[in-house]
Amino acid sequence: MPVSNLTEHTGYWLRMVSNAVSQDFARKVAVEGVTVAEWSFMRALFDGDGTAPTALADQMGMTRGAISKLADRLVSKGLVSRAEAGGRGQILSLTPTGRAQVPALAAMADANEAEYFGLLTGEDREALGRILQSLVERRGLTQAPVD
Amino acid sequence: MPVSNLTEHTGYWLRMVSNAVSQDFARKVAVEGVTVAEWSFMRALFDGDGTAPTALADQMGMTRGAISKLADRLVSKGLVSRAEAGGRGQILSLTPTGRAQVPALAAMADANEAEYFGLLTGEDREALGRILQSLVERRGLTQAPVD
DNA sequence: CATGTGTAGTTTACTAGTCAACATACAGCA
DNA sequence: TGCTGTATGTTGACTAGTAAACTACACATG
Repeated sequence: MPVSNLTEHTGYWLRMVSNAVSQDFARKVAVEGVTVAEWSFMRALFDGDGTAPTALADQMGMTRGAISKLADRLVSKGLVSRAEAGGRGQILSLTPTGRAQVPALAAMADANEAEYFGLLTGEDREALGRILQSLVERRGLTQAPVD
Repeated sequence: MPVSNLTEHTGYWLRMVSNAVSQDFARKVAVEGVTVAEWSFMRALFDGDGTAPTALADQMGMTRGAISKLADRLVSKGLVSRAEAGGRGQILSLTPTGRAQVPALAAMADANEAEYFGLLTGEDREALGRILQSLVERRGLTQAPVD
């Protein structure tokens, strides 16, 4: 049975670039004292303030357990608040402090994006986006990436 | 300060696809009782049998500590063997059993590749590979992806 | 010869997830 | 009215990595 060379796989290059982009970004946000998962969580609340933990878990592709702990951390940092919502339900929102931190983090995301994809010609960047989005659509992917 | 939309970032789509590809692959190899890191480790030894742990760590972009533990696991599964190489040095190799398992795992990698990138036209697949490799080159990336 | 230094692999403490068991609170319904 | 089912969030045991301290050895040098 023949063993194919890893570097013949598009997936190999995809992962290589993806990991580099993401590790660089993690290093950047760490300066602000935030992890990528925390940023992702905050970014989701920035648009959809007042979201239930379970909904967030679906959106972020994490377990409810993970969200529960992530929320604990963010609450204890004073960036997120929990409010009761009848029964066991709860509603998560950004605190003013948390909300105020989002733009700086978003700027870091923009910078990271530019650092990598700014190297491409407009044409290549457009093609890359188009091809990736077509894969997302055809495979029916729904989980927003976290890490 | 404006907060850009995440989905405007190429990195968002890149990560989304990359995560899906990799999680699918992890599920596949789990059937063979192997993790992706273990597969990666075995695949590296398949070509470069008799590699030192530190060299492997560099190649895989993991710490020496991680390699040490990964090797422990693989040795206890009987897939990898350690040999002394003067001083504290050691040499890692696949056992016959380990080597014999590689083709089946490689076939899974091929299948996963096909499941995603086989959806693209030849032209798009070629473009995707070319663009990703140009990013790897321009950013000087060297770490083979693991997870 | 003795000793200091560099390098290799291991270990320990920690982090951030998963999974599965759990407790709780409501909703529908006999 | 009270019972049962279902969904929600939390917890504990576990996994797989990192970072950094530690250990063991080889070798150069005074």
